[in-house]
Amino acid sequence: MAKNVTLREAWSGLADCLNCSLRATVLFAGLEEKDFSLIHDPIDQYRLQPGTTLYRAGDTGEYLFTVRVGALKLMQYLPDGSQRIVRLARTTDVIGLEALLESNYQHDAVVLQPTEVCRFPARVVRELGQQNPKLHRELMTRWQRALSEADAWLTELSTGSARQRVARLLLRLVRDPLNSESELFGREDIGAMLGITTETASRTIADFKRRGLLVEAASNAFLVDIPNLRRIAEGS
Amino acid sequence: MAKNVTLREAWSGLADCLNCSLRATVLFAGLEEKDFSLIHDPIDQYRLQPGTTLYRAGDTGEYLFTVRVGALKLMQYLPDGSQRIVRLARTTDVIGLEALLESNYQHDAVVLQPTEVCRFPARVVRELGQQNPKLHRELMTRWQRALSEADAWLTELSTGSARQRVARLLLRLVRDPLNSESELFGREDIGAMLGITTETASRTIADFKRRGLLVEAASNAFLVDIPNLRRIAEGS
DNA sequence: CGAGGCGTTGAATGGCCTCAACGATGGTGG
DNA sequence: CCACCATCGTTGAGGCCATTCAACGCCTCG
Repeated sequence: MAKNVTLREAWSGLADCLNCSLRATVLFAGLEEKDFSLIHDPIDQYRLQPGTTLYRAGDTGEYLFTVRVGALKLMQYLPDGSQRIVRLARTTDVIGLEALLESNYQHDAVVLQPTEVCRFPARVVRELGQQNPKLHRELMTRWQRALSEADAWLTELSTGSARQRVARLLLRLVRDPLNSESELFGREDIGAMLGITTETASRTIADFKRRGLLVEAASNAFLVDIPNLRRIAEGS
Repeated sequence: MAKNVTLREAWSGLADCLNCSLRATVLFAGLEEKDFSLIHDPIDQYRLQPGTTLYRAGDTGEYLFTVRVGALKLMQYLPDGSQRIVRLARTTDVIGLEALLESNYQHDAVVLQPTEVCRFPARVVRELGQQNPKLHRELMTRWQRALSEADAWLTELSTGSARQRVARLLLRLVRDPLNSESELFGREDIGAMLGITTETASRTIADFKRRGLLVEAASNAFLVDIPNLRRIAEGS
């Protein structure tokens, strides 16, 4: 794949971690000015278009990534070729943690929406993590968060009827409960997240729209009827 | 629950980590003699019977556990009461890692087979981990392993037909490919692992037995026809 | 010996999948 | 600029597989 070429074209500058707008919520939250002076390798930023593959399962993991804006899917394959989306990464999420262990990447990471990421050499994070307890702790927290997410995908998104799963996914995608807007993805991706077919995903969403549980604000952006969807998610 | 009473009765002695028979493959693999002298809190060992609950989701996590022998299930609940087994823990696995973050336990941990565990105070592991790079790394590896397991449960055990899932579970439970023996669990647990009903689990296993893919060696212990089950697991 | 738990099996229902067709959309090239 | 084509969401019909509800035998244990 022309991954390197793509990445080179997607380059959008060197990161300025000290003045990062996400600083408070991001991997390097606990670092101080003197710590940053220890970073000699460059930290690059990239702007990625939907469809771009950031890395592939099996690639040598030399970098971690923080998602600044946008969304990526982490996918895994079965021997028979079928695929399953195992997790989503959105703003402030870190992906590629396995690179810290000199392990290969475990998933394909594919961009779903226009996305910006920061790229950290694993070596840098590894070294800083051993010296700085706050970063060390932050890393463990990140790992635990990924694990909780994985568990939730199993219990919430792979259990129950298709209706329930779709409802739970929609609720899960709502970021701001106030305007309750939810950015949707392609029906095929939704199917791959929930373990159902594209058609069933489409049918269910179309049905929700007809019932007024979803109101299309823009293309694939919906206003979500939270209480009623929650009822569906739990009961039946 | 009478958890504390149960645990007190299950106490089987103080652990002798230095001479642990699992030392090479276990959490403290990287520690040296001088490190152990830093451990002042006691590390207890317990013998647990099937059905025992080691800890519950929401409990304050003050301990990590290493499984010496046996098996436990980690389960999570949905608001509607249905439950799902999210992972298994078997020999040399560590559970309760979330205690390192002063987090509550995320699952119920329930014993499936006669089991022995070592119990580590989270504070001890936390302190040692900050000083000892090898333990630090071992912890990250454990976290990553748990994450890989979680992903595998999603892609392998929650995707495809019931036949495929059961076949994949059986293959996954085989420890020694040579005698290919596989310890099975109650049908209800199998259903909760695979996201299928008890009846479907029972029907599928009974069918495998009739076809000679499984031969019952002892009660719920089976000899497994690996190549043919693998064919089912992949194809159809 | 009776009770309860567990694995198994049957019959019927229904939900999801499969295969297929069609309209809308957006990008491309003439 | 517009015709063309590929992609995507939607919908329909039919069939299959898993669920549901029920019954039964076996085993353990009190």
